[in-house]
Amino acid sequence: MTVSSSKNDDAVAKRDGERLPPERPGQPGGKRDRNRRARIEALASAGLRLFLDRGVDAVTIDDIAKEAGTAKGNFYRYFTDKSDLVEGILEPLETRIREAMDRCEEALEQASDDASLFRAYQTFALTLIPVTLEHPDVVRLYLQESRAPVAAGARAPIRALADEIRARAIDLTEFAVDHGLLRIPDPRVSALAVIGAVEQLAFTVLSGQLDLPADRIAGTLISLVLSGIRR
Amino acid sequence: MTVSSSKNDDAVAKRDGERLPPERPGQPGGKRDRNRRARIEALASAGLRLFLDRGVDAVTIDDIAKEAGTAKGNFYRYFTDKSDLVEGILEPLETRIREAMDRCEEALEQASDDASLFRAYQTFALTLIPVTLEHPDVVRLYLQESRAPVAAGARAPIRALADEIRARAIDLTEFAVDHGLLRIPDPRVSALAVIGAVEQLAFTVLSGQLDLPADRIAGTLISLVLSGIRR
Amino acid sequence: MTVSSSKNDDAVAKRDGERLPPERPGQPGGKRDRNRRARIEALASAGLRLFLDRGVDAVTIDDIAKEAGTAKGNFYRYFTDKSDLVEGILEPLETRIREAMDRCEEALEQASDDASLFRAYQTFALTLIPVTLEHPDVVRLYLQESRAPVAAGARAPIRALADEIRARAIDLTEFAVDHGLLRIPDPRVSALAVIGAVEQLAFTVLSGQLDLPADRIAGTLISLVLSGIRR
Amino acid sequence: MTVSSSKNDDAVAKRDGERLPPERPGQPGGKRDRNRRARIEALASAGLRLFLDRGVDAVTIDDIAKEAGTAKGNFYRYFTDKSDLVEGILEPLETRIREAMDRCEEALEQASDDASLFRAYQTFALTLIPVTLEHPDVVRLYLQESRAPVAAGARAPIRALADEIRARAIDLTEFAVDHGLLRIPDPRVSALAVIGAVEQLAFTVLSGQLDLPADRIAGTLISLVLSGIRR
DNA sequence: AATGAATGAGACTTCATTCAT
DNA sequence: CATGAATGAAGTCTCATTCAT
Repeated sequence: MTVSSSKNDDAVAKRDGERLPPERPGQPGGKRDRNRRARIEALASAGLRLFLDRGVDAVTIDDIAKEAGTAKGNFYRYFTDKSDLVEGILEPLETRIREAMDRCEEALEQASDDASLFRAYQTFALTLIPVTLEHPDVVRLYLQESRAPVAAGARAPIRALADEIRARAIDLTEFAVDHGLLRIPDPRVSALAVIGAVEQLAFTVLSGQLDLPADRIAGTLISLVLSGIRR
Repeated sequence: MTVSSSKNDDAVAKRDGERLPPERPGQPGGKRDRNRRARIEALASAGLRLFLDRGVDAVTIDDIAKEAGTAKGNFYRYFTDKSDLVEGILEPLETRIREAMDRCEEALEQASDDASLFRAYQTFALTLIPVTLEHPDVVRLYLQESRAPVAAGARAPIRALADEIRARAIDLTEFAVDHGLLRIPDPRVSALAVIGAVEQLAFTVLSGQLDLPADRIAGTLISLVLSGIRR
Repeated sequence: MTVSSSKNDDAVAKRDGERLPPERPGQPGGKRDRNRRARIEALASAGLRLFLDRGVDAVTIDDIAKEAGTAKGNFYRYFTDKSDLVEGILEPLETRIREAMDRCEEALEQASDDASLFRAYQTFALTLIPVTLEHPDVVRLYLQESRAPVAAGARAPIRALADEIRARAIDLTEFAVDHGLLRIPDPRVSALAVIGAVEQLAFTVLSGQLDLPADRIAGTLISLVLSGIRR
Repeated sequence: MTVSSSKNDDAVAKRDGERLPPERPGQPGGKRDRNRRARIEALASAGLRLFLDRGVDAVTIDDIAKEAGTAKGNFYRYFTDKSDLVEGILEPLETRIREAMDRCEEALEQASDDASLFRAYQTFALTLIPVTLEHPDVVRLYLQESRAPVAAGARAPIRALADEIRARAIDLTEFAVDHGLLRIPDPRVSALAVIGAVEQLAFTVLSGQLDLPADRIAGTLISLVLSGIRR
């Protein structure tokens, strides 16, 4: 089980590999290795839980260690910082979103008509859904903290991702307009409106304040994303 | 001068009246009274500035006092808490938004056809603009912190307002649908989408990341709000 | 009473003035001012006592605060650092030693014969005595920590002073040799030997390991300093 | 190779024998034994290097292990303490100095005239030189930390040695005076002055702050030691 | 034997809050 | 009233030491 309660733990495992010197005692997959991963996982998921409950800034390292059932000093073996932990938690989301945007960009570059434009957007919308289903809590954390000030310490990586997404979405939409695929008065406004609508909806649903039947979510999401085209 | 640099300081003054014992030395409007207001104003606007820069949680009482050019002990004379200060800062916004929603509700209740529906929404959209122009920083703070966790200490009042707005907007839209004024598949989704779109746009503009010409803002805002109807 | 149990508290007072913003409430000499000085004094003298007992590095801020009978956080109001405290404690010594060396230098520059050379050195020796009598503990701390590594954190200021004294003493002696006032094989060796002899003796006496009658100390010191000439 | 880069590793080896249970797997001189010695040597020389750089108190066990290229847990296999390591590093010096003082004492006890007194002192001076050449860093560490407070944790063994040397030197000189071999006003003062002069000179040279040609050092040292007699 | 992971005490520093001046 | 000094709890981070692997 990963941070975000999904079956996919590649991302955290990858970080582990990046952060720690590669020569460690014990076989990869051996007991030590498993313990290490379990610790990291425990800290990350404890952090995520607490961040959602109280906000990133209000959670202390002590809280996280306690919630993870480990000693305080252990936190610092695996993460340099609360900020570092936030980045670690965010990573699976970051990777997937970037990939989705990359693919959408490629599709757009080769799009020539309304149909292919439609498909590019639809593909994008359709990748957001599994990401959210796999990492609902990470997505919720993202939505919760994505408007943090730029100089916001531990919340900063989340804001940075949000800025990247905004910028990228605007770029894509401007590209579509520039290439005559889309006819809207201001691509920036449309892009932002769509992002805002999607995020608000997602936030409300993930916070348990709106009980949208699962089978309706996909359709709604797609229609919201595509509304950027229709207008 | 108020927190948000407008000429209207009723809200803060009113709070002051509520919080402090009414029997104070000096005439209301006398020198003491003016000093008191100036102090409060200085603290509130210093707080607002710092909250925007670093996020509510990361700002200390000391920071605020220093930025306001006063002594720390003074803060506690006028506010019980950082949370209390946040409420104070928020109040003008809170009042105006509630009034706008009240008026929109009344208009809806008496609306009978498409035209009156349109007018109700338009009126609402048109009150958001002056509020934002008068208190741009308060609005920015609201947008920045409105997704704080419910149990988020000093940020909580902001989240509470956001919840109220969301709930209210959903109510209004459901009312319109229930009374046959609006024909949309899910009023909750539409309401949230509109709020999300408006907020995202506002946030981006107020953060200085999107340079929308002032004369275009109104139109864009209205068309976004009304898009809830058209769909 | 000052850090070093003397009647002279100029140095600490001066630091106070330097460190803190000059506009403070309360008259200079008023109760606030007196309290402030008393606090600083209490912290400095507690620090000195503990440094002598356990060595600078082994003493914690907590220890100092407790020994001074004040709250831990208070330390940081008056000193930024343990290093800063050490500098504060050292200052009276630093000032006096520098003055003595300055005066010795002037005297040397105008010396033309053996008698005036003798007087210059004697004057120097005779200023070391009152300094040590006024600030015996500061001198002891200096002797204790003066061979700290250059990059030794809180002990560094002491080592810096020691280096300055060594360099200065060598300069003075070389000057005397260059001007034909002194005929010794290597002025650097002589200067260092004298410093070493004086310091060792002082250290042993101040540590209570050698009970030299007070009236013998002056003579011994002078004869040691002058031995640099006779050889 | 020993701690201080000399060819003599008796001391450390001896300690090893004392500290560890004698029944160990592997032949003495076999591979295991050699590994053990190499480990100990690596730890000691890493410790010495770091102690010189930062001061004994500021160096952590972790630092030492890392610098020695081994794991932290290993340190505790070979040393109980940082203090224990310091003693280990100090030992070659301790042994040699004690021997020199023993021999000097014997020579003094049999001395009857000025010439034999002179020879006793000269012999002593002449043993200090090879010790310093063989273990320059250990000597430097001794000089650096020898004035630590008596209750100074890991630095205490160094101070203890310094106290022993001082006491011993005073004893020897008093003996000479008592037996009419030496005519000086206060043997304690003379002994301390000589020690101080020698140490200061040695410290300055070993710290690289004074570039005395090697062939001059011996003469200077002897003349300093003997100056205790001449006066 | 060697490694480095775990532990928790403890050091440094900051901060909300109270209170003497 | 205004000021900023005092307090100590609490947060961040480190480290000696033990111990599973």
